[in-house]
Amino acid sequence: MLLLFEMENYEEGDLTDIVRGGRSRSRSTTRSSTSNCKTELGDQDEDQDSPFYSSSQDNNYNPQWSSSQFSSQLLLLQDHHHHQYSFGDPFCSTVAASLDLHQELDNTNNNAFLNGITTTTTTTSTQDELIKTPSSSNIFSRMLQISPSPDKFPTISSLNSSSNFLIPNHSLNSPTTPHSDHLHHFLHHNANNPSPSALHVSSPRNPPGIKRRKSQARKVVCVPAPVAASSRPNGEVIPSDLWAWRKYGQKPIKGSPYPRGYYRCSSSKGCSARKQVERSRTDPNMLVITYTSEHNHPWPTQRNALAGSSRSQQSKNNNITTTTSSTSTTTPTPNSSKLSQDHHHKKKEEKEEHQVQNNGTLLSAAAATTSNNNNNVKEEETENHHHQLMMSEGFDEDHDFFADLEELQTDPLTLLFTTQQPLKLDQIRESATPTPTTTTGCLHDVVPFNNLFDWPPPPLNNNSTPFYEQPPPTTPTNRGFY
DNA sequence: CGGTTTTGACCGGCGC
DNA sequence: GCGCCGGTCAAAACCG
Repeated sequence: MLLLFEMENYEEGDLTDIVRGGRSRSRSTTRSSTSNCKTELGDQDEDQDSPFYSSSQDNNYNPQWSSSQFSSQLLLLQDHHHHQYSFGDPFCSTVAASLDLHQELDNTNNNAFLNGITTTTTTTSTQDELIKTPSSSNIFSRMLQISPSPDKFPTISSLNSSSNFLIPNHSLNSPTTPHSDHLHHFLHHNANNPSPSALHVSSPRNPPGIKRRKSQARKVVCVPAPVAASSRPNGEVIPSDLWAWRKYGQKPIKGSPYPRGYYRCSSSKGCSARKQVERSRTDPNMLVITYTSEHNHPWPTQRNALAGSSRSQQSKNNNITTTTSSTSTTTPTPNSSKLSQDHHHKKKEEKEEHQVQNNGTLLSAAAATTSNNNNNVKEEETENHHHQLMMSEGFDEDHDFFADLEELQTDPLTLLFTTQQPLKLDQIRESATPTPTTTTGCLHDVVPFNNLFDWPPPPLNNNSTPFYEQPPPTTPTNRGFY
């Protein structure tokens, strides 16, 4: 599952509580969040304020979509006042684009990722008001399935496990644009599939009188912790999101057994973009990534060979991407740079003793997303590498959310998650209409997010607990690092 | 050499 | 004012 928030109204603090409770807390309450969580979870009324609250209408919840069934899911909550989804990370547009792409691919077919997805009526909220959004106007309302269990992250129906992701290279702060035609198609295509199920999505609140420590907008992304294919001493694996990140700190967080890593953008000097990565304390299978500030530069056309988190995140699929490079550009694709990183990482892995068993899912997942020529790559068998779907707060303005889709047709950096449906790539390409200067040249060439979910496994056992799986210190100190 | 990660130290905000 | 806590700094080590 991949959850995405924008946290404009949020103070820093317990991301888990944000996710679960959907309400901001004062610092003091954050400190006691661990105990508060359980109490709130038992309170239906309060849970209704949660962005993950599911109404009783979720009776249509399909157990086959339980969280355990999804490799990656995404929830995006959009601050009504800041219709900016890029936020320096590609997740929103990625998923949005994937929807578009799927529509493109399966417009006339029984779209696998649409089939079986219970359409929902999304309820969004602004502050204390809940605003019913007609399902017909909300693309996500048709594609989301939230687990009725308030105790866990919502379960959101994923796209099919090998979703293609078209990643429009929306420029930062780009103005929103109307629906793309693709989106219109998609909406129209699904307009005749009403569903009684409902999804309540409420924004994180900033209760009156509670100060925000920082006015920075934040976007929180929750992604499933993948099976570890790497084994750094601490097992740290950070999702690749095209941006180059440099880790500048790690801190144990009180109340959380998992440390929080601090990253800043290293793509450009002076870029204030930051992100924090930590494991969800309530669901160790989830990683919570908080993006803070925005990139003040375009998407990096080239990542340093050792860029940012790449050391830890790169690996495992370096023998796969070669099939995807049918064209060459002067600018290495993110994927190409990852090759060396993978090599680096692999070598490093070989040195390390506590090598975590790679169950092969990462490889296959990477292959599935990397090589469109390898369409014979089996669809991810494990749950961790299915792809995500998202829901958005503020879906009443979902056209903003999908504004990036419009850019697909003009953005030279349009990127693609390769697919298991390579036969339709031409069709995709046509729809994407890359510009002559596109670095992708061919959509086959760029698989920027092939490692997006290429993460270590959840702490199935505490014995092999790298990084986020690190068991909590007996007495965490604010200065201690693992 | 230029990039990264690691990690102890430092700093500021907040609550008591 | 003090202590706690989260966020950041920066030196050292590492890597290709």
